[in-house]
Amino acid sequence: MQQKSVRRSNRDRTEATRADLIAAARKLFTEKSYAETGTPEIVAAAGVTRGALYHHFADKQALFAAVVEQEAAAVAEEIERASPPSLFARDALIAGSDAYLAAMRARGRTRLLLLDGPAVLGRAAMDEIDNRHGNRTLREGLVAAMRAQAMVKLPVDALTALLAAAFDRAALAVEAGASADDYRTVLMALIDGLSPHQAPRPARTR
Amino acid sequence: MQQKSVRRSNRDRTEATRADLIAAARKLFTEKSYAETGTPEIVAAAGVTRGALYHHFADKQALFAAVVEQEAAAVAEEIERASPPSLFARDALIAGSDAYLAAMRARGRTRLLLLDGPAVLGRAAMDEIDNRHGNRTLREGLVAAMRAQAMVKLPVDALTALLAAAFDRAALAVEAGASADDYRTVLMALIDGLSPHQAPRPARTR
DNA sequence: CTACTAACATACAGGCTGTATGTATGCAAC
DNA sequence: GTTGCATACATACAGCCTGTATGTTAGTAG
Repeated sequence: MQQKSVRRSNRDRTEATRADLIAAARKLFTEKSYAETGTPEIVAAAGVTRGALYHHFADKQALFAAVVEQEAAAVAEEIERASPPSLFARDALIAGSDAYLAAMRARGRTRLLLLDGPAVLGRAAMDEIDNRHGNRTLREGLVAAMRAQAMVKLPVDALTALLAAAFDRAALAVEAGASADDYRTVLMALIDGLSPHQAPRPARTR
Repeated sequence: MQQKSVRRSNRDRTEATRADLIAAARKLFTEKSYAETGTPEIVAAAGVTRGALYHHFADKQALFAAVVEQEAAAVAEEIERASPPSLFARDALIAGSDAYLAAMRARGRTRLLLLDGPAVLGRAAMDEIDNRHGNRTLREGLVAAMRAQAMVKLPVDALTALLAAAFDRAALAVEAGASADDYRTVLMALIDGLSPHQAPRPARTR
């Protein structure tokens, strides 16, 4: 047991306080929403005062960004843990998408990452975060599939973004009670539709 | 010219005031965001007081819902106007998606309908609105394509939702400065990938 | 040991939301 | 038409929240 008011270095204090604030905020932001959660409530849950919060974060939005960042990293880590390294390109994509949908079932994650995140931080900021974490894996999987000729060649960034958007919407729908099987079926169909079985019909450019 | 304080029926007054409030709110919500727009600013722009607002709408969120509803209807109408009635199923889908992307270029529409809308009203409410307007056309187009055997049979609701999600993300990306051509190419590839050229490889259900 | 700085806590100002209350106008019945 | 009620507002108020400014304690460098 450690006695109260142990002597701690400033670095330790900062780290601990920041972690406490992020953890408390994460809990409240996922239970309720960003707008419905006030900073007085957050600091009370973290056991500090608003002074500490505004010392460590520029504003409420910056604290939110830190929470989103951490949660996106957690999702990415769950996916990487679930998807074995070397598979056929298509199987790796499917394993990854299943892992993503599973990870997004954690309570409140969809609202945090898919609803409040884009609205509060903007799509650009969310893209930047996603590309540093979860989307990286997806993008690499797509590049690998194209290189292995298991997928038609397409602009990679756009394809990554659009598939990610479909995954996101699927996660939201499943959480809202839709048939997970239906959505999984369609996701697989969209992915398999990109296989190069036949020469693609000449696309009328205009 | 009509003299001031003309005698108007209550129904006319209500309709005019509601329309003024919605128009003023729409302008501000699209120029800034929902969170950054205060009710004092809205009523000032509409030329009434906050009393009128809270007489006609339950709260700020209800006014926002009315704005979103109207804007979604406007988008749907632009699409229907742009897409000729009888085409081959695939061409109709492409024309519709182009029309959607064009309609979403109106200033502030993406934030209103794709960012703030889901965050403030929730995905369920936005789905309900979308299904009453824009998504109806998409869904019918998909059903027609499947019936004409121009598209593999898939769960229609899930497919509609996921394609709509992809369109939405494309609209956001294009507004953020991404290559519209790239996104259009990928969207077409996703749609064409659903054509039944070959028997689909046996999907391992698990 | 001294001086400076980081890590907080406390106090304050401004703004916003929603509600309660007051007032004038349309409207319906007699 | 006037009496009475409901509708359409305007005004006033209470509570909360955010961000900042200021004060205090604890670490840390010289």
